[in-house]
Amino acid sequence: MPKIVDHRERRRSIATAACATVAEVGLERTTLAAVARRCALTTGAIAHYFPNKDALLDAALRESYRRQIERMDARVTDGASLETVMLESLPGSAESRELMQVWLAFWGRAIGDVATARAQRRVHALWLKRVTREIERAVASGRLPAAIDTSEEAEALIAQVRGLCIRALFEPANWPATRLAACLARYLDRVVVSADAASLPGRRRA
Amino acid sequence: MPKIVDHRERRRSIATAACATVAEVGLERTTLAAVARRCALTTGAIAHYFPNKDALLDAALRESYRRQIERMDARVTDGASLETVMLESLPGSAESRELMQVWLAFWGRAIGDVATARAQRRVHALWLKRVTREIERAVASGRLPAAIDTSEEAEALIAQVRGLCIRALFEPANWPATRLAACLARYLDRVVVSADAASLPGRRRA
Amino acid sequence: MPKIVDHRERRRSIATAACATVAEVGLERTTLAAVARRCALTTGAIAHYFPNKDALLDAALRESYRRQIERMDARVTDGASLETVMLESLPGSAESRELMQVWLAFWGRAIGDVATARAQRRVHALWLKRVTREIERAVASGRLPAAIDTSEEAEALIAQVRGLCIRALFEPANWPATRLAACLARYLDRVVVSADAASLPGRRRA
Amino acid sequence: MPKIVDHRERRRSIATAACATVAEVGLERTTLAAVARRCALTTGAIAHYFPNKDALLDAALRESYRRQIERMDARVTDGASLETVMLESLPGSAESRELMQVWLAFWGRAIGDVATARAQRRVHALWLKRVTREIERAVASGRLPAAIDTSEEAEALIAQVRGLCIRALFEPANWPATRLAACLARYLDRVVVSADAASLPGRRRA
DNA sequence: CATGAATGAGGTTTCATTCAT
DNA sequence: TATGAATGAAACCTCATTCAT
Repeated sequence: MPKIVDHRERRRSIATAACATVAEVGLERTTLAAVARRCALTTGAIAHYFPNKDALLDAALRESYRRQIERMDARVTDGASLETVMLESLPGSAESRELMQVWLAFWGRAIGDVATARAQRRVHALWLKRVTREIERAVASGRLPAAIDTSEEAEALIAQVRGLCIRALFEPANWPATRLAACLARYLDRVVVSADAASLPGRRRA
Repeated sequence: MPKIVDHRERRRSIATAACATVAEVGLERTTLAAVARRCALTTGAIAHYFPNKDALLDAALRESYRRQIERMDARVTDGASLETVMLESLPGSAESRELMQVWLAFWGRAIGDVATARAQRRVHALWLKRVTREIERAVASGRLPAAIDTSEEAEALIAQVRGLCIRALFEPANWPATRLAACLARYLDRVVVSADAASLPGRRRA
Repeated sequence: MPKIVDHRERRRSIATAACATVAEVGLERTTLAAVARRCALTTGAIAHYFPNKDALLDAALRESYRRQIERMDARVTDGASLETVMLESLPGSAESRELMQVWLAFWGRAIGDVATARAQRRVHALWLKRVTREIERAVASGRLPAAIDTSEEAEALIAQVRGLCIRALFEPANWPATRLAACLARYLDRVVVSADAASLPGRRRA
Repeated sequence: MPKIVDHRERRRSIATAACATVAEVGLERTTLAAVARRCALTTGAIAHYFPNKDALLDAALRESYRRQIERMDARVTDGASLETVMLESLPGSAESRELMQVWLAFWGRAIGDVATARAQRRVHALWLKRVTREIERAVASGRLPAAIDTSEEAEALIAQVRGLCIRALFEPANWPATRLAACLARYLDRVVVSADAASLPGRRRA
């Protein structure tokens, strides 16, 4: 019998190592040798699990997305508020910081690499669906007003979070979790308030 | 007898070519030869103007920032609204699309490359100052309420715009200029409305 | 308790798979993995039967030779003419085509690989002996004149057949079995006629 | 001004080095490093002249063909007989030996490599035309009878020569130039005699 | 015996950088 | 200054071989 190896599991562990490497040194310096070193293998061994580097990087992107969703789900199970759930995708902890660095790295890669761009769109579609569902839950719980386009709000919310994410990654000292949370809360508050205002007679902007 | 060349001007034209190349094929595939080809020079010629590739890329990032500011300034001179000014930094035109692709590319590069990260922070500081000034002008003109922290609002606004930018770059078909404008307008409206609400007696969220 | 396996038989089936692989993709692309796949084994299993790749390829060459002789013998048993027998070694059928591709592949390999060159010579010696015998039979049956050096004629005949073989492998559409047969018949006819001419008084070339 | 290099000439010298390497160690062991070493360059330098290894090998095949034609032409200019001209393409000298080894190597490569097979066919077509012309000259000079299909004879002659070539390459000791010449002369004599016989009343084979 | 994971040694290819002209 | 040939250092990839199970 051959050496007992869970192929699926091994693939995932290599992809995880790739994630960590990308987050640490960037895509440009992510070599197969570096990834192999991190999971105590050789480049040849990686070839058993991924036909080439692109396939490995693709798996790494998907893995980072999967872990991100997992983190969000864990919060949801806790019955947490929308803010708390979304905060999971901001670089507050070491893990989410790592995941967001991976996403950031792949955004740049998508320029001029159609395969990555496609993967990017696929992952975003899943992410959008997930965030939309959270917003729907928030509406259901009364946290957000009913008079909103949940899907459009999800896009806008994701945009806001991503933008903050970039800032937090580049200047972590200036963007502690508290500041991120405050910014996010303010954003959501305004969603509420503006919906209230729209439903009342009152002055509108010119 | 040295050939008469405007050193400053030549540097800029090379940096511009680098910008265009990065936007077209991505940082990963941006080679010196590709940049040289684009500005009808040779790699050896580039070596006269930049000590190495990193210096060239650094110049390209600064160049893209400079052009972005220029575009914003042009709108301000027109006496345009805050929305219109900020829209300039969303990929509506071919030029702004190119510039934003360059920024996106460099965000990824900043991971694990401290020099790029530093350059990134420097450029952001300038950008933030610029957007803050625009917000101050909007407050002065009554477009935005006075009761806001202009700098913090600038950060949030930049975050929102960047997030939309990423979406528009990846799925241009789904994000025409009109949708971007609508999203941006909604965002700014909420800034106004929430400030109004805060200044009035009324229900606040729990 | 070792599994019951006919070692000899297994070796042959692996060598046959190697032949087929070489004929299909060429020596250069013939990997152990490809051969293993073709005979539903693994590379490790092959290692039980051949100490290394060279040994396997050597066996493949011998196997292709053995099958070629077998085909010839089958014709001889039928009491076929020399033409018919030799035609068996031209790529008329799928099998002979495969065998000749293998030979062709190994000719190239013999350059700079003394072991293959040696094997090549060994196989040729056997082949020559076999063809010589067929020519002797043709002389005995009156098909060919007695006044020939059978061994030298065998060499020349093999040379002719090989040359045609190469053409037929590269441009099968231009070299159907009929054209090959016609060419071969013409060649043999000339052997007859020239011997006749030599035995008669008549004009010879200067 | 750049280093003065005749690009065309340099390409050819690299292709020549590739030929020599193939002839010496075989295609399998022909590495870019080996070729580079032979022409005192580095693998990187070769990349200036050939986009990849396949292109280099293709050039090598064409170069070997070109030199072969050149050798034949030199004989023709001498007013040599058909035998003498064709002998140039048999491994009599070190140079023709090298050239034929190259051809032999590429025959094997053509299996499973469509590009090489195509190149092979192209080169053969040119070679065939060349040999056909020589046969026509032989007919014109009375050396060969007029009643032959020159093109078909050319194919058959090439086949014969190729077959002898293979033998001479593998067992040079057994196939000195004299034996090759004798074999070729016998072959051509039979062409003459058989045509004579066909034009006379006489016994034909059953 | 058989498996197939893992190794490790090349090989090809790409490119920033240098430098003779 | 400008050229572009050449270098040399990676990087990716392939694969024969080994070996724990």
